[in-house]
Amino acid sequence: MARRPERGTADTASRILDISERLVQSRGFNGFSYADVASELGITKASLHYHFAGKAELGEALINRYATRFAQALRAIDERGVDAQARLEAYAGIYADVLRDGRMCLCGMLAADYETLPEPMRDAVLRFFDENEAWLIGVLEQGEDEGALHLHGSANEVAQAILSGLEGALLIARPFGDVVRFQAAANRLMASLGARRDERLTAR
Amino acid sequence: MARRPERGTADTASRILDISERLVQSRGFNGFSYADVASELGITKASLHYHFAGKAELGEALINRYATRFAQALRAIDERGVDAQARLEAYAGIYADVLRDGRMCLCGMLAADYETLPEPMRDAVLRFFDENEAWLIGVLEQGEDEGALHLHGSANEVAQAILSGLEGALLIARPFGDVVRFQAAANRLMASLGARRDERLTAR
DNA sequence: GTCTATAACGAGATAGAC
DNA sequence: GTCTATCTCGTTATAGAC
Repeated sequence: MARRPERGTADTASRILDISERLVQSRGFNGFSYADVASELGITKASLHYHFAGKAELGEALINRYATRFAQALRAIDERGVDAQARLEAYAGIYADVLRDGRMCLCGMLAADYETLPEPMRDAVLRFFDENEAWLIGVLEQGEDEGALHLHGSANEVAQAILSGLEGALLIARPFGDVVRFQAAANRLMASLGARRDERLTAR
Repeated sequence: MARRPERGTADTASRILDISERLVQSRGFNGFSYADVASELGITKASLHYHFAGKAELGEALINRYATRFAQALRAIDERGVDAQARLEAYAGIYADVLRDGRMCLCGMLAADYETLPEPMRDAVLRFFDENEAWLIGVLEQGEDEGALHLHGSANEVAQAILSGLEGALLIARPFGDVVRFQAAANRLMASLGARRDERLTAR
């Protein structure tokens, strides 16, 4: 076992994940290499294999950490105790933050690379989307119960539309380097729920 | 100049484009190689370079042919003389056909790969999206003029939301191998325009 | 944990014969 | 137009010393 890293630092495995994550989110899984990570971290390629046996295992670890952190962010939204509309706005805000960093959603990017991924990575990507939709369905049903939202379709359908709408908005807005474009699409998406506060989301 | 290919056949350059197009749409620009194309076509890698100097030139040709065909498909929709709502449904139908083939939109895929693309390919990808939005804006404005559509925002914003919504629906539905999922998202997208015939689109 | 060294392969690309 | 042969480089991965 590695000992606990010092305050303000991160152990090598974490730093490998940090660098790889950014590279995958901006260049795709087939657009980065161990050499890229090694040179940026200042160690050799061979040393990377000590921490992650191969690119497939590194990829799995990337998705798992990303999904765990995403789930934490969703729990943090829940704990604010705000209404359904505010939760959905906060959800869209996570995506906006990713775009401001010049990145695609990790699993949105891997969805594009899906056919080239090893099986364990594929499974993890689908699980990520399923978990996101499950959370969204919960929020949407809560909103309907409270009378804050008036959905045009089933909560399941609306959840899928929100997820794919936000992923698509990231996908298209990023090449244009245009956060405003993303915000406009996100706004329309939220407005289309039949929600009350159509005008709330604005580009920061 | 090559002579005209016989009926039912295609010249080598076209067949290279056909194979490459399918590979890029399913595996991404960094997920296919000259070797893949050569072996499928039954010629050597070296011969490919006679038709396309390099991967960058092949990529440019791919986007240009795709954009030209897409524009033809849009003109074909226009020439049917149907109303705005039917045009939008036909537009979504193009995307559905791509998904049924197990593919992503060529330029949606290249949007994910954007950061790794040579400059001419980047420009061509952005142009494709701009042209799509321009067509959508025209249809939306026509629909408003005729009273068939009641947009919640500007035609420009709605066009961007439709484009990114459909691209995102493709991106997410494809790994699940789920055309129904795409149709549900496309339906909701069209319904959110404030259009009249919310219930029209169905999975084929 | 990190290194050097190297294996083993695949990538894009070129020269020149046919 | 297509071939063989070759080049150069990048990629993932392993062996074994420190």
